Amino acid sequence: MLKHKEVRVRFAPSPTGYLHVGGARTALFNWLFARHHNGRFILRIEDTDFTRSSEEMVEGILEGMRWLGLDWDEGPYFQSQRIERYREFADKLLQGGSAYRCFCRVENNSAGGLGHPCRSLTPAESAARANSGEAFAVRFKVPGDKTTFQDHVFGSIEVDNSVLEDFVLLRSDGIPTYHLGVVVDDVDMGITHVIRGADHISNTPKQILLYLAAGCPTPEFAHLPLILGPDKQRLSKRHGATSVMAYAEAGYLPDAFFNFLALLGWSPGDDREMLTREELIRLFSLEGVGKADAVFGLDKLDWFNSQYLRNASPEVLRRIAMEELQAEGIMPFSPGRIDAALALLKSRIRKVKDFSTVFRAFFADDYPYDEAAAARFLKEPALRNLIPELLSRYRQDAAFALESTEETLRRFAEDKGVKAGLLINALRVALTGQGVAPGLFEIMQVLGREKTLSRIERLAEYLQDQ
RNA sequence: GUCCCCAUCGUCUAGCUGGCCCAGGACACCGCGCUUUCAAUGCGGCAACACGGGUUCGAAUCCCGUUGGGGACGCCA
Repeated sequence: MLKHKEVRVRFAPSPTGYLHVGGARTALFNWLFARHHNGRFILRIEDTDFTRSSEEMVEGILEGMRWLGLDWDEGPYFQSQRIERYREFADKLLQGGSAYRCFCRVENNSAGGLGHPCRSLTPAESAARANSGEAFAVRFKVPGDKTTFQDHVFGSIEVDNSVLEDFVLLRSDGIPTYHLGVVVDDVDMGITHVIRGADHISNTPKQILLYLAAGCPTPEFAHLPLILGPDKQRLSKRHGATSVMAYAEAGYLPDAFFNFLALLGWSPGDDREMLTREELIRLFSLEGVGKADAVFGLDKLDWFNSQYLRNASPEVLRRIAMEELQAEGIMPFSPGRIDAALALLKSRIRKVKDFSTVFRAFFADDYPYDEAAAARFLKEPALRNLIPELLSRYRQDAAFALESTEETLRRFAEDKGVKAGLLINALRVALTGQGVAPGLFEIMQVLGREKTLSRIERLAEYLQDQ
């Protein structure tokens, strides 16, 4: 129905906290919708609650959006800079008779509803009291009827206006409330589709009433089901990381997080899950949004992350790994060797954070033997004599090629009548400190002859001390 | 308390214009294969239409109720 008109959507967070998962999902869906329709994605900061808003939070929100790659076409606009405009709007409503002054004290504003005492003040009395300097708030005069609207996700929603009560538009300090702010801004900014969390469903009738009273066309509405924690309760700090930047720090890739988030509450309609941004943009539609709240589960996010990590280009992977290693104070002794190590470790990594633990032995000599690994693979008494012998055989292998290192070990095992696995597992602990690692002989290649030999030597010494 | 909304495997979901569904995919989990540990990978398995009434030849799909869950009721957003 709005084919000829440019689609304009907005993400309007209030800077009273960091960008959390729910907010990020809302921003993401708005972004996808805008990109899909070649429309505009506008960022607006709803900072009319001066006591709880902060510049730091604004920066945090922008940081989160940049991390996710959600670029905006306009803004950020700040409501705090448009106060005059809201007053003007409220004043117009006041003049037109669809709002009235309320002189109640903030503390006892109990009487809401159609029966609010100030509603029956005569225009003359109201104006006189205002002129005498008495403080007042502006309340909207909710008409007695029903308000119905079509939601793109939830369908038809109807409420009896009597449950709405005469809500405040302008506080007695002249600052607009949320309802006034959003409507005025959405009108002024030409917003065509309001896509936001389902927690705003019950606010929508109030806002529609405002559009009507002001004679402005209403935008389309689409409410997104909420994201819940594993306990099905609203996602909160109790559930651990709730800020998207916490996920960035925990080692998730923005693309993986993006893909995962897009599928929370939306589905392309078929079985596809691994989707690029381009595909997501092409496929996205409000029809694919579900109504039921979704639980934010880490298992699948981890899986997505491992997929993206595995599919990342060598350049990207190297950059990510280098950053992580440096952050952990591990300096690769041979940067060129990192690609070889990455090739071996790729499939074993789920989060960027894993790089430092799994990579450590590849680039640092100061690693301990994992206790469990030692208990499992180094307890065989025969190893004490076997390892030094094996070491001397390896010393004779000058080429130290992938095939020869394996052949040397297997032949030695055969000569001694022991299983190759016994030696392989022991050497794995020696070379990596871990009981879990890539194939032993591949590791030897990455480490090189010198490192390998000295580490086997270290194992021999360790076994002597046992 | 009042109002609004939601309800398919443990989780994300497909299905939603009724028969192709004794319900499909993915994650997780459990087996088996491979094997030098762990991954990866291949194969297989476990597992859901909340409940009760209708409507219909036939319902996960439509209607009503119950239960459960969520949201909103601020001079917060």
